[in-house]
Amino acid sequence: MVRNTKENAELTRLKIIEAARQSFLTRGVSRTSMEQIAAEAGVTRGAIYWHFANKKEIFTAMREQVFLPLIDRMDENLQLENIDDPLEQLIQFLNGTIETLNESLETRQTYEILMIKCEYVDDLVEVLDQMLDNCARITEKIEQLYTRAKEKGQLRANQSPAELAMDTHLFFIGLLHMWVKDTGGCRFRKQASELVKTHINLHR
Amino acid sequence: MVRNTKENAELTRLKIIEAARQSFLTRGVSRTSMEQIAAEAGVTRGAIYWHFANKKEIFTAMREQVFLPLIDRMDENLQLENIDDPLEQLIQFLNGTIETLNESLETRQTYEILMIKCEYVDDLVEVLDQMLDNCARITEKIEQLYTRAKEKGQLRANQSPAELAMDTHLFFIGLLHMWVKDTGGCRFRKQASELVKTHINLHR
DNA sequence: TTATATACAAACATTGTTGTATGTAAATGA
DNA sequence: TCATTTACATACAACAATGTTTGTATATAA
Repeated sequence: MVRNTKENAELTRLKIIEAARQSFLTRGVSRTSMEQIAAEAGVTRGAIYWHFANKKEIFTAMREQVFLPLIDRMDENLQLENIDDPLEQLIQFLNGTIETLNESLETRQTYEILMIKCEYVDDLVEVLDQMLDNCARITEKIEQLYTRAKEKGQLRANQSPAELAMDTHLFFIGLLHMWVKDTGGCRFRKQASELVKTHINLHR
Repeated sequence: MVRNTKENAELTRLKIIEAARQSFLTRGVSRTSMEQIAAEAGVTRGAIYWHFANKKEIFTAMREQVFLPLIDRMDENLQLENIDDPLEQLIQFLNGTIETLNESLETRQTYEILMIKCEYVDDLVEVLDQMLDNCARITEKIEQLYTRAKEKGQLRANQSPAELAMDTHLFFIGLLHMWVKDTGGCRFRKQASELVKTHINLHR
């Protein structure tokens, strides 16, 4: 059969994205050819070029599949109303990300691709910019939580929320990087949430 | 002239490495071809294949040019004898790295390539492993410094040197990543050394 | 002084990759 | 029911890139 139904077409689209993710993971983004993605997805390049204009569009689709829900989650999770324990909320937010990484294979793979299987050149530099923007927003949210915590007297006297937020944010970036690179799973993946708690407790 | 003297040959070798660094930076490691490196260096591919077997060997040479001296510096800088202010020593070590990044163009470019212009697949995964090993060694060194600091009563009571070291290490990884990605130079590069001081002071 | 190794340049062969163009059978809409 | 999209598969053309081979002028060593 040459023509699929609309739903089947959507399924092949998803298959292509998943195949791309797998291929990106094992061969890196720029080394994977459309042909390899097609083979992994069990289709021909024709199918791919039907759904996507080029590799970057697949890349973007893969990224959005993971990050659009994640951004939503962040906005939900860091609502500032009705927070009675801001530091606990912060811990839960950070560990929520770790949890998502643990539970969702595609999130895990996508993070790994974005971090160590991808070269940010040409049209992909804008992806980096987006990630930096996102980072800035997260830092803001964290700062708001620390401000709340300070109001509630949860922090030591001389700590400024802005400085704490930056410190926590950088810590978390480092943690995510080590988590992802620790593919063996021994050093960081197991103790990640403990490290988060320890970090926050250092600020109390 | 077809044959150069030994010294000139070494110069072209260095020119090739530098050309590779430039090309890696603008096009990413896997997207740069030998031809492009050759053009940038003002030689032909013949010269490159004379000095290096393939692209990975150039990559390794580029990396060693920066990291071998850096590892030496680390071993010097973190000698444990005769340290009377461990935390200050730690600040100086971390800021020393930032300083090197600020001062040395090739270090800066190499870091950028390793972090966001390189895909760690196939033969390059071993590079990642080496970097992780290096990370582990740095964490150890930091822990030793914190142990000293604890002995000297510079830390708050309930802090374990191991936890502090991990926290500082992750913070620093995050900082380096943001420093490198902040190519505009506004957000992180300017205040990096301040952030280091703030971080360490949080632990006093 | 001469033979040889060196430091490349130039040419070759092969293979991979991309985008596009064309073909086509089935789904969908009128 | 029939025309028209749709969702691909197949074929084509053009180019890039790699590693290797061959050629060669010149250092260098003996």
